Amino acid sequence: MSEEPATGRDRLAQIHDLIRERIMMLEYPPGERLSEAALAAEFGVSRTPLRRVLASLEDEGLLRSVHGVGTIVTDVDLEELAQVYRLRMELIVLIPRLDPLPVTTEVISGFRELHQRALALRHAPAARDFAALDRDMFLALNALSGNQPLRDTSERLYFRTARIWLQAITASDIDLENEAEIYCRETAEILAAVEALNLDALSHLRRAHIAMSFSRMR
Amino acid sequence: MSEEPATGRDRLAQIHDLIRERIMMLEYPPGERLSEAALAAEFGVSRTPLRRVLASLEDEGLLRSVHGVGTIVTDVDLEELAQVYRLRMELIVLIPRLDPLPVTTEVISGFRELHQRALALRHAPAARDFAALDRDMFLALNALSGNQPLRDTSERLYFRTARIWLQAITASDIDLENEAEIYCRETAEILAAVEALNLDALSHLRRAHIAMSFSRMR
DNA sequence: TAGGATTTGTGCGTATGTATT
DNA sequence: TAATACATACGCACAAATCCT
Repeated sequence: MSEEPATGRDRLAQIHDLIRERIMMLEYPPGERLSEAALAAEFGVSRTPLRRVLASLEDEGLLRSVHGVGTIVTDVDLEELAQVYRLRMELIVLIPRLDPLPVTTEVISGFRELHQRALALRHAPAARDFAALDRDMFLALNALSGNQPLRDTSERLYFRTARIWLQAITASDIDLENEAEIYCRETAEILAAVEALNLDALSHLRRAHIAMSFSRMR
Repeated sequence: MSEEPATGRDRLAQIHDLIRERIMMLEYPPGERLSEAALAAEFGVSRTPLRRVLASLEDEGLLRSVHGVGTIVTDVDLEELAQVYRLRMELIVLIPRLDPLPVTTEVISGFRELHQRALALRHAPAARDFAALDRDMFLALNALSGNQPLRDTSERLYFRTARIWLQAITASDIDLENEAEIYCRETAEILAAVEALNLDALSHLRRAHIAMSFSRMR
């Protein structure tokens, strides 16, 4: 009975996360023009509260509202992408140093599950599943720090550029099966680090993986 | 003739920065209830665009709108303050490592001017001038990196907690004259590092100064 | 070039929630 | 406890800007 209270503030937060998910999953690709009226109708709210959500997404750099034109999903140029990646690589290694949380058995089993998903993905590669897996991997790693500003910042940066990676995959600039193979090795390494309770190694592994991913993406 | 075009988007950005400044300078202290109608009247806009500004400030953690109560300036508890400071200290040292910008003679003279202001402050200590100086010092250091996400993140975090420092000063938990004395020494050190074109030393100096400032504030 | 269609931005009246008397 | 005052949240109508025919 935890579903559907969703009144007022919570409801708007759900809409925010849902639209963000659609942007990340390229359901709304860069350049797409969203309609305030259509979205408002879909979610059963008026334009006013919906615009509150779009304003947040605009502040996060995912949308750009232009008077008389529409609400457009932003694109990310290579330089901006590089800057975000460089910063994210530095923030990753802060996780074990800033208010690290205890690694419980639940945490470990969570990473074991992520690795299983990676193995399954290797046998049935799909770009969207890949993106969802990487997002959940990010969230799992991000949850290892108790530093709220760090978590908020990392999340903001992740969703700022995650769709570009999926876009590169989809555009076949990158070989999907090869990427899945690589990702399996990476999740295996990360799982080993978690099981060894070595967060420092874990964060540096992830940092290296992000760097390599960016290299292949260029 | 660069003033007062200020139509539409720019005007709202100005209002945003102005309200943020008032919050930081304790003109709107934590707990203060702002009136949408009063602010809208002051800036000559309707409540609707003003609420767009307040929404951004709420997303930045400076305000909290409560239905039926008002728009309240947030307070910052000690744990949140500590988390923000710990993260800021790590971001500072990234400035010379992530897309550092060339240190021009204009940059150096800018820091020289900041040091002069610190000297003047020592002879006429005033809490508000102190806060303004520290803000400009932050902005000057932040401008040394060309990494836009880093700059945006650092700015967000700075304004999240800057008012608490001023609040501690004003509440006489801290000796203002002593702080001014300390700040002069710090700006002298920072100026020397800038003149030596040593950004790495500069960032670690600032990091140490922030750490010490937090220690005295507790 | 001009005009109509469509979109976001704005203004305002009302609904809803909270606190106080 | 009830009523009053006052705040934000919401919905709608219109203004302003842009694009396309």
